Parts: sequence; structure tokens; C-alpha cells
Amino acid sequence: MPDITVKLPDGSEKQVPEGATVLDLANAIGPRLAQAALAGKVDGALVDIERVLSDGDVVEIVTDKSPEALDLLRHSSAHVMAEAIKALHPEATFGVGPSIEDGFYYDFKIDTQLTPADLAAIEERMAQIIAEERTFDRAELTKLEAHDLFEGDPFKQELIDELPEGEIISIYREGVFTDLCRGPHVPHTGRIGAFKLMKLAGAYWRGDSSRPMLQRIYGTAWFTQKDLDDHLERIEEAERRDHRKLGRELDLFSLHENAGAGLPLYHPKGARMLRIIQEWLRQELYRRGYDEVITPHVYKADVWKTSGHWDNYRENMYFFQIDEGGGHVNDYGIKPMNCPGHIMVFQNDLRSYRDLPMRLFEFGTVYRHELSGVMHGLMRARGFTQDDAHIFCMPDQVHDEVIAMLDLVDYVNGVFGFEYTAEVSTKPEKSIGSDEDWEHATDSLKSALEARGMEYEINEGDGAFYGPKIDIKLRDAIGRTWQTATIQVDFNNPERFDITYRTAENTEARPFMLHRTILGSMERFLGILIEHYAGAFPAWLAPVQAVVIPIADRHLEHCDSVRARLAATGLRVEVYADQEPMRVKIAKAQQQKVPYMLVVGDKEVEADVVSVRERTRGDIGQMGLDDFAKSVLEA
RNA sequence: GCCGACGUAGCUCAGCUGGUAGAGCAACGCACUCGUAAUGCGUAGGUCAGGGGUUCGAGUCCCCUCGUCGGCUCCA
Repeated sequence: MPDITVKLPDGSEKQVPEGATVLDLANAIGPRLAQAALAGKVDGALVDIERVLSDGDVVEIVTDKSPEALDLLRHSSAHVMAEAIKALHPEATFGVGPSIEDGFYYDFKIDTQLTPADLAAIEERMAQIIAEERTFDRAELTKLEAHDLFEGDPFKQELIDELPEGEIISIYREGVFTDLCRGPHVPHTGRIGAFKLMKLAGAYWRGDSSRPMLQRIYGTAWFTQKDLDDHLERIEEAERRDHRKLGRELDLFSLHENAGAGLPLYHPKGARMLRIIQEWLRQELYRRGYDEVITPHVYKADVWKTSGHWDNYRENMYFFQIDEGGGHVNDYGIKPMNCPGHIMVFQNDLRSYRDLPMRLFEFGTVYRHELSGVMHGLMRARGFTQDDAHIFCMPDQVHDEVIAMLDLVDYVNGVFGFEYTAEVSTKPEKSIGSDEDWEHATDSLKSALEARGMEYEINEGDGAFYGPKIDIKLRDAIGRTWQTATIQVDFNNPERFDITYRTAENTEARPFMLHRTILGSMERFLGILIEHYAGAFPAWLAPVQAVVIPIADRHLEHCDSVRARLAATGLRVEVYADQEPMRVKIAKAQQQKVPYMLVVGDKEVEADVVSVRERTRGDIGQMGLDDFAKSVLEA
């Protein structure tokens, strides 16, 4: 049999017999590679290990070390789960079952509603399938054949319909389950080292709330039990850091059933933290040429009609009627956004090009009637405060303004030690504004990112209808990402409110408007910080920076004096005066994650010093009050 | 809004197939006055989320509402 020649990733070439598969190639290279082989990559496309090679193919062997390996494993796991479901519920029809971050899911329709207890039975069945080391058998058919094969399965029919005419459609068969699937899969089910079904949920077919609701099972899968255990440990770590739990334990905020969903109440310590962050950011904004404004929380409906919210954002707004007397009744709306207020400030005077750019910021509390199912502690609430700003500028100023915003983003994230990435969203199908404006604005965003040497991804067509935007996603201490800052160009509002400025040529022109938040929602950002720091805030953020701990009652008076003198330097200090042993007070302070504990006993009173215990380092010895205050304030 | 689970003391939770509510921590009181992560004893604390229904009897079963949790969706 004649040989064919394939190229390997390192540039070398290998001769294999005609008809050889990826697995044959792996075997020819080495038995250990063949053992580890999961799939192949031919000319950049993932293929099954049984795929027959052609002369000239560039072939890479995919093993569990490859970046694609987990995706492959999880996709195969989804099929195994589907087979288990099909075996237990023969009437099941299936939607889609992709691999996702950390796992997989499959959507399906069966006659009964599953309960969490049913997951165990499915897991058991999956374990059997895995033990049997079943293969995923690929077959190729035409669209017509595929329609026949999946007769009676409306979901697969719909998916098949959407495939391009004439395309070869592949299916994978494994036990009782046959699926429309591009593939590839791992060589056999035995390669799934460890898996666990995580949760049961409802999901609309194709994410569309007007379509049927399917059942969805989420699972996770790994090559080894250890990897699974590590993953479960990470989930537990995230639970320990949950801001809702820590918010209660650290007495930062609460939620009350009677107050209404999504309306958190901030306790003294939580409020203090929000104000610390706010004041820090305010000073930074002043330094960067912003001016603060304060605008109303409610406007007459006319404002919302002008802005378009009345027509387009109504379901998300709180409206109410007021009897003004004399038979006049007015509609008012509580602001879901700050833009109209800032625009009215801009509009209040004739503006000249000399006034631009005009940077107005506000810590603006807004209310949005979010759907009842989406609330999540501080992360998703109905009332929250944006660190909002609107920049009114000329088109050729956009670039520099965006650079300045990115610089601010970088500074702010650096303070908290967040790494971050950027995404640019471009013109969607439905949009307003001229193509030139879109192009100019999008280019300005991109070039600003480039000028700062930042990498970015493009979300094609994902911009708002009124302009392109940059989204910033940051990565917290345990690797989770959060979308915070948004820099958004707005072609809509300048139009709607008909705002203009005088150019150098004494003509009227429409300013560009940039909308941006750096933290996003102050409260949500606090939630992110709680989870990022696991409640153990750096001293500058900590609501209580130090507690003074008397060893015995006779030291109380001196403790009060210590507290008063430290408070005079601006430190936030409490005395733990309860009649408990010192070690109990230390335990409580540690639990409250207070950065410093100042122990005062006979020796300290005598020398007018405190014994400093640092939260993480323990006892660091005696210090004078001035030195202590200085060390904290400088930290 | 939709699907599912859940809601018992301030917190964490127990309470079998219906028989009239319990623990630990916290709180309060008393004793202890203590040297770097939890002293002992005692007291008090619940319209079992709210409303309706079934039943001789409901924390437990059914319905509605509110809220929470996990998803979906939305995010001008």
C-alpha cells in the first residue's frame, strides 16, 4: 500500500500508509502518545481519532494536555448524560448540549419534571456507560436523511433546517442515543475520568422566552478525580466568599422581604465602605478634570418621553402619578439612568467649543425594575448607585477622552489589584446614527485601546443601538470575571435632546456624548470587593480599621482615650468593652476581619502604648499611638 | 416574567408517614478580671414568610401571594 506524507506541528514529516487514521499516526510516533491521544487536529480543525488522513495534512495529536482537551471531554460527557437520560426516559427529545466553562449541560424535554434526587439515578447510569468504554460512532448523512432520522424531534429538525444546503451532516451514535453533532469526541466514554451533575434548571429553547421551556442539567467533567475535587473546592471557596453571606456576617447590609426584592439596606459599616470608595474616587475625578453634578431622582414623564425611556424602557421603570391640585395629574418617573439630568445641565447654557470637553460626573442612584428572577444580592439589584459620567465633546476629542478613561480604569483596577481585559462592541443590525459616525466612534475606541497598548476582543454587532462601546472585565482573586467599567458612545441622546455647541467657525454642531462608569454600580463593586478580599479588606477600606481590646475592666478608661486619640487622626477605631476574656475579643475581631487589634493591659497603660496584633501576622509588639496611626494611614 | 427548589428563634440548622416546636451560636443576667482565635451557670426568645383551604387536629397536605436560592431571559 502506498504511503502518504503528513506534517507534524514541529514541522517534521511522517510517512504513514494510505488509509491511516489519527490514531495510527499517533501509534507510529509512539505508543505513549497513542495512549494519551484524544483526538486529532487536521489543518487546524478538530477531528476524531478515527479520522482517516490524507496526503499533505498538517496533523496534531490532541491529548489531555491540549487546550481543547477539556472541551472535548465535556462535550462527550454531555452526550453520555444525554444517553443516560434517554435510557431512563425513552420519550426524551433533546435541544443542545454544549461544553461550557468548567463543564457542560444538555437541554431536553421529557414527560416528567425531574427533581434533584433524579440526578443520582442519571449519574449512576452515566457511570455505567463510562465503565463500558463505549465509542462515539460517527456517521455522515445528507440533510434529507438527517430529517428522516430525527423525525418527530422538533428541536433537532429545527437545527437541521438551519444548516446550509448541501452540507454533509454528521451524527454520533452511542448506545441508545444518537445525536446531531459536529464532533469530535474522545475515543471512548472511559476517558471521562471524573464527573458530577451539578444542578437542574429550566431553560428556554434557544434562550427565547416565547419558546418552550426545557429542562437543563448542568454537569462538570474532568480527566482525574483530583481535578474534580479541586474544582469542587474552588466552588466551596467561592461560597465562603459569597458577599451575601459575608455582608451579613460583617454587618454590612441586609435585604428585607418587606422592603421589596433587590432593594438592599446598608448598615453603618457597609455605608461607610461605600462612602470611603466614593470619596476616594471623587477626589481622583476632580484631579482628572471632572465636575460633579447632582440631579433629581425623579422627573416628569416628559423628560422620559424625550429621552425615549417612556417608549422603550418603560417596563423597567418606576412610574407614579401625583395630583398637583386644580385637576392636574402628572406622571413622574424615577430615574433608571442619569443621562437626561446631565444633558439638561449641558443644555442650561449656550455651549461653545471652548467649553468642550465637558466632563460631568455624579454618584447617581438609579432604580430599575429588573425581572423578579434575576436579583442577586448587591450584584443585581433594583436600586443602585452608578459612578456615572457623561463627556460632551467634539468628534476629534473622543480618542483622547477614551484614552483618559482607560487610564482611569487602569488606575482604579490597579488599586485593588484587579487584572482586566477589554471588549469592543460594534454596530448592531438595528441602530441609529450615520455610518460615518459609527466608523469614527468605533475607530476612536479601538485606537484608544491600541494607544494604551491594550489587547481587546471584538464583539461584532453587540453594541447598543445608539453607539459602540468598550466593556472592561476584571478578574478577581479567585479568577472569576466581572464586567464593571463601560465606555459607551451615544448618538441617540444628543439627537433627542437636540443639544448643540458653537464651533470656532460660529456654526452650530452636535457634540458627541460619551457615557462611562468605572466601577459600574458602587454597590455591586462593593460586592465584588467583598468576594475579592473574602471580607478581609485592606486597612484603607476596612470599615473598622482597629479595635482596642482591654485586658481587664481597669484598662477601659485608657482604651477610650486611645480610641479618641486615634479617631482624631482620622482612624476608624472601636473599643471592645464587653466583659469577656481578651482571647474571646481577639477571636471576635479576627472573625470580623479587623486589620489591627490593639491590646491594652497594665504594661500598655503604664507606657501609654498599645500592643499591636495584625490580622494576618499576629502580635507585632508594642507601638506608640502616633507611630501606629502613621503606619496605618501610610499603608 | 418563565422553570425548579426552598422559607422553623438574630444566625446555622433539627423536627419520621399530620397529634400542638428543639439544639448550638448570638442576646440578656450573674459569677470570673483574664496577655493574643471563643469561661461557667442561668434567663428570655418563634402567629413555623403571609393569606386561604382540607382535617377532630397542619410546621408537616393543597392553593394563592411575598421573598430567597439555582438557571433561563432581559439589560435603553
